[in-house]
Amino acid sequence: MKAHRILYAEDDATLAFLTKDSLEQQQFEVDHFANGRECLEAFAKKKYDVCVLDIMMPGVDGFAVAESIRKTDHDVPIIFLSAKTLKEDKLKGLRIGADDYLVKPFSIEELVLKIEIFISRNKKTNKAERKIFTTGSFQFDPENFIVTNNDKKTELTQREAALLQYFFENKNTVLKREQILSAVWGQDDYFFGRSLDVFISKLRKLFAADDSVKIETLHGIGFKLVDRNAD
Amino acid sequence: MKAHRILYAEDDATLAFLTKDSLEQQQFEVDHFANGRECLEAFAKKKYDVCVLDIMMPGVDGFAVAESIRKTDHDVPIIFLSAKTLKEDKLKGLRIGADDYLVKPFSIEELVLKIEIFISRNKKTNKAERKIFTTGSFQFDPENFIVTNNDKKTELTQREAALLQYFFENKNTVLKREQILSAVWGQDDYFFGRSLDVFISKLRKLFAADDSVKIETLHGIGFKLVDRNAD
DNA sequence: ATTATTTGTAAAGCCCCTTTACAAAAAGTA
DNA sequence: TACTTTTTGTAAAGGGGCTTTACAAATAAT
Repeated sequence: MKAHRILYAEDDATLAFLTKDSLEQQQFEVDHFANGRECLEAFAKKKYDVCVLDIMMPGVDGFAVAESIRKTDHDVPIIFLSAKTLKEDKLKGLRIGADDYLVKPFSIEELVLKIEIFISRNKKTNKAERKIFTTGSFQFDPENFIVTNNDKKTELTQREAALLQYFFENKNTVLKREQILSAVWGQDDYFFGRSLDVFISKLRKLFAADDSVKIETLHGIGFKLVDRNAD
Repeated sequence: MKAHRILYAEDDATLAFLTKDSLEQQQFEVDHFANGRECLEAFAKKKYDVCVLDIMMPGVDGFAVAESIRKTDHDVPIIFLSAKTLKEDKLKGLRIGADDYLVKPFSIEELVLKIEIFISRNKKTNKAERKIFTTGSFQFDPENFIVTNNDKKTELTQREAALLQYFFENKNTVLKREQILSAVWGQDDYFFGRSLDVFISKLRKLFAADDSVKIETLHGIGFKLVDRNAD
């Protein structure tokens, strides 16, 4: 199996050397850069599995690198490294920008652990189980509850995703209300029925952007997901 | 394997005959009674796996039977059967009193399905996987998120249960904050740390009823679940 | 002794699902 | 056809559970 590639930005030479070395012992392939600019150049040329970015760097700092990376790649996991002195408000910033982060000083084990979590997560995503449903201009990733339409990502909630998945699995097929309810809600009664209607309404808003796809109502019976340019 | 016993209350003789017959064909052992009183007498003598109760019965009705059953048995699954004419407000009543319910006319398949759901659920509960943690006067069922203390049941939320389970699995052992956070929250930072403190506070309220059990704080380190009369 | 950090805990905030409320559409009935 | 009932659409309210905040109290550090 091919080694996983890690992009590592860190301006402290000593720490960088140690970390890089440790990661390589774990069979990772590490490209280290001491500043943000070089980092971005490298990222443009190669595909990395995980990015590990120190926040405090002269010139282009970690935040900026991350921001820039995200413009071209919405998925690479980014792990921030930051100095310990940060207080709550700063931590908050970290939390929103990164997939995960570590506060220095960190142990190599911690870092390796986090990297491995992301890699194994992606393995799943890249291999067999990756089921992506497509219809019209929409793509739906039921594992991650994400619908993409022309680069516009929408995160779904659990129930929205479960319902949508059920529709995709039965595209262009009439689904009776009872059927949907027992499949998605596990129970079928008047109240869950109303809940279903609410969710139908939500999914319709989602599909409003493309009129070749829609959920049709069969009054008194159920619903049907229709893709005009069917597969 | 022994047949599962069903207590069936139904005053309509024809329907009762049909239903009983169908259930017996599914290898269930069915005791049918045409009124609530007999039903309760039977319940007092035998152990049943599932109760199927018609609501509308002369004398003691289904609701009353259920109520009475619940006084001695907190766990038997109860399925209500009710006439179709019910409107929302009535359904509401059903929902709260029963584990599940069916609106007449129902198909036998539906009933069988529901019965089987409960039986298989209980199978799990009765067999191997049933792990019940005990400490002091408390019992904790991590499958069902329930803590029992002298017949007083407390339902826990997911996180409460996950945290409590982690404590039980490591009783009388010091658990470091980071350790708990990565085990129960999957991530460890300042904010989740505060969340942990809030949950510790909740669990302590739970244990307030028995002072031989408590969660101790190791300042700057973590927590420990202590059972004075340890196992 | 004084200051900083960590912990306890009630309360606020937020997210998601359910439930309500009411309008609109469709079906049933006379 | 006119009127009533049922079903559906959808915004908004409600409620539960987890996180976050806020502030007091306890503990540790200087």
